Amino acid sequence: MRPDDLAEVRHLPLFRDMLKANFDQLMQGAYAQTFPAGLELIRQGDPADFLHVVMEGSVELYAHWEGRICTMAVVQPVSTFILAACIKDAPYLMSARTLERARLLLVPASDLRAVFRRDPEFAVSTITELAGCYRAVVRHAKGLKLRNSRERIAAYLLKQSRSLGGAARFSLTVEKRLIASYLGMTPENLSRAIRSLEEVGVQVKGQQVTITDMAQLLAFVPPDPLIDGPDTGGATAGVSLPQGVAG
Amino acid sequence: MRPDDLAEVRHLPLFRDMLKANFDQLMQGAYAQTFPAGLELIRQGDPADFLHVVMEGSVELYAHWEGRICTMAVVQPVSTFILAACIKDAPYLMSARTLERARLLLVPASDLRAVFRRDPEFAVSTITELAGCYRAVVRHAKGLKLRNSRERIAAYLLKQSRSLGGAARFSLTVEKRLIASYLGMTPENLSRAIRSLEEVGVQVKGQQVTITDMAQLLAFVPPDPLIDGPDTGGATAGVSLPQGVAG
DNA sequence: CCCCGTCCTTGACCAATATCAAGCAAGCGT
DNA sequence: ACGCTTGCTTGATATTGGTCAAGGACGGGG
Repeated sequence: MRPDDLAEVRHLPLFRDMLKANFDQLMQGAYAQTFPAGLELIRQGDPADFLHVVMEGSVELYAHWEGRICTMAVVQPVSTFILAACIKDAPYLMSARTLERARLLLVPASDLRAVFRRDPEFAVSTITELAGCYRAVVRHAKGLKLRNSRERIAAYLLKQSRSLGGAARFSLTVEKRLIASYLGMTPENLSRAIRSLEEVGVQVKGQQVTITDMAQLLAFVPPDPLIDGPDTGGATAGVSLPQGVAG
Repeated sequence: MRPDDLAEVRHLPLFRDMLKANFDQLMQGAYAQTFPAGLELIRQGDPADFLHVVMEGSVELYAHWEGRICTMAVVQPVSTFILAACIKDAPYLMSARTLERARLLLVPASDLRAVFRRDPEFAVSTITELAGCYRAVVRHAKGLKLRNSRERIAAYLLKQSRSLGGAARFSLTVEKRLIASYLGMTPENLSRAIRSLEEVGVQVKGQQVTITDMAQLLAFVPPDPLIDGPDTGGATAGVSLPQGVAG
């Protein structure tokens, strides 16, 4: 494993406050590995052996049932995923696959469980991280139940814009089919709904998003911090999509 | 506060392993109170001042946005709710109201945060509880995205039946409108969908549910432990509906 | 440069779900 | 017991979202 990987991991909210000795021990049992694009890293239902940390690339978390599939989140560097399954020593609830070539750090779940029992600082970090994850999924569920698909898309675009400081032009960072699945609709529906949003102040051409009338868009989906975030002190890994890039 | 209340709280997974001294201190700052039916205990967005423990009665957790409302969970004795908001010292994501006359124990969030920083056992319990809550919401979200309304209802009824050891006859414990809202549909849709489920092996008359053909019902919605639970060692407060009663 | 695969879009159609409105039934207080 | 409220059901209709099928755009590899 590269030395600067360790530094990056060490700076994650989850690991930054623990004792150095414990961190070192945790990392001793861990190993880094690079995976090609499109590889299934985790299959839902498998026992949770490793906490995963994305160092480079991106990973999709998705769920399936009876042949249907839906995206639950896209995880980008540097953050962790499937912490809860590791802690409970329970089967993964979601599958994971690389969206592109990705380098991951795998930390044995058993080490993890052992360490937070004797490092109070790490326990507190874990608590904070989990509480953040919980709140992020609750927000996601609220969005699904309280908004229709046009509203979910509009809110998603507004969230992207806001994460870039209110930019009126930006690019989508993930494929539309993935956004559609994350927002709980079909790609066809996403496509048509995006078109129909032109009349409330937003145009999408390919990856390019242009908010032509911010006030109108805001009136169409009044953003709500209790749904759209952000949360205070924000690890939300596991249930959101990456932010856009300006331009 | 009644002495036997303390004993019951002490037996909750969240509190059972902590040091007695810390438990006592936590309870010293806490107070019990009885509320009438239909009272709003918490309004979403308010600062999280107290961890709530339901001692008697039942409490609905719900969310709202732009005049729409949806039920997120019904909490029954003895369990806690809104733990995550208290931990993060962040605004509540959900509102709460009593469904019937209820007695609650209110534990100051600041005491909570202080205690798990110095009681490792309590920290571990908190971690386990939160991980359970997180997984419960993830399951809920999976159900919403992967199943249509008929399937969600059938799965809900099967879950009730299974929680009673596979009973073929049982009663619904909460109002249908509440079930509908929890499952993400209108009461009208629930009503019609229930009727249509007769052809796959389940009859509902008022509160009475009769599974007339378990095999057919199971074939219609193959239960999935990764959606329908149960999880190992199961605190799931905050995101489910209560179990039924046989008969 | 062109072919090919992948993703996105579009159209036509259909299914699922919501809405509106009315009627019904059970529970409660007077 | 009566009337009232509340929740449930049903019907008619509108809207939303899904499905199927085809065509178009874009990008990577030969």
